[in-house]
Amino acid sequence: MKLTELKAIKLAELFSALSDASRIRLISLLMDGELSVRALADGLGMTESAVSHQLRGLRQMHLVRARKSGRQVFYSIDDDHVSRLFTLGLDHVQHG
Amino acid sequence: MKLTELKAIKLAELFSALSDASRIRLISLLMDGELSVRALADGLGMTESAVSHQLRGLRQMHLVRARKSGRQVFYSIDDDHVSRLFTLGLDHVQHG
DNA sequence: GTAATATATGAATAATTGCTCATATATTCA
DNA sequence: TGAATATATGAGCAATTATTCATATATTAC
Repeated sequence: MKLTELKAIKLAELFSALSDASRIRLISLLMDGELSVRALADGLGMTESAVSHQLRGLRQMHLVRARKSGRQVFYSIDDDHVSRLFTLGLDHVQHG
Repeated sequence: MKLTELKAIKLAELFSALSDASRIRLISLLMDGELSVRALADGLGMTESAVSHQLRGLRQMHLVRARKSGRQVFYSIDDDHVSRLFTLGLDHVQHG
């Protein structure tokens, strides 16, 4: 099942999006439902700027989606694959 | 479901192990069964050194396991979590 | 209109990482 | 024992990346 270089790159990019502790913690917060940038920043003790930079990458990989309401932007997990990847990975870390 | 920093780091490390196209391609070859370092290197057009370096990281994260036979070392997918992560990710890349 | 708030973004810097090259270890065969 | 083969590893370099700081855009309130 040898992947083409292109598909390998795409898949690696997906996992790269999950390969940083800050982004993992952002996603862990979003597992419970949507949150604003400020709520995420407060929840993790990060600056809004750092959070916003990271959310951008997650958005581009379709791991989270943004919903704008007034001057706030609420982020949530984009689709079911994401939460499944997350919990499957967590599973491996905790038991495996 | 806010993760502790430690668990977030562990989970990020797991995904980091999958965050490179060369490693993804190594794993894609191993999805069909065990292979020697040379077979992997030949299969991907990489040097044995580069492959060996990458396999080390995969081994440390328990994504692959090594079986020594004579002077060869055969690598295979370590456990089921790994193949599930791989195919789930591939799924997300191909459809999602 | 101006001020204040929420988020986004560009540039710069520090840290991480994947590869190459050279060398080391381990195993088989003569 | 010595040569050949298979794999592993350390150092060094080039490329990537996460954060900070400063600034920009967008929305609401006055």
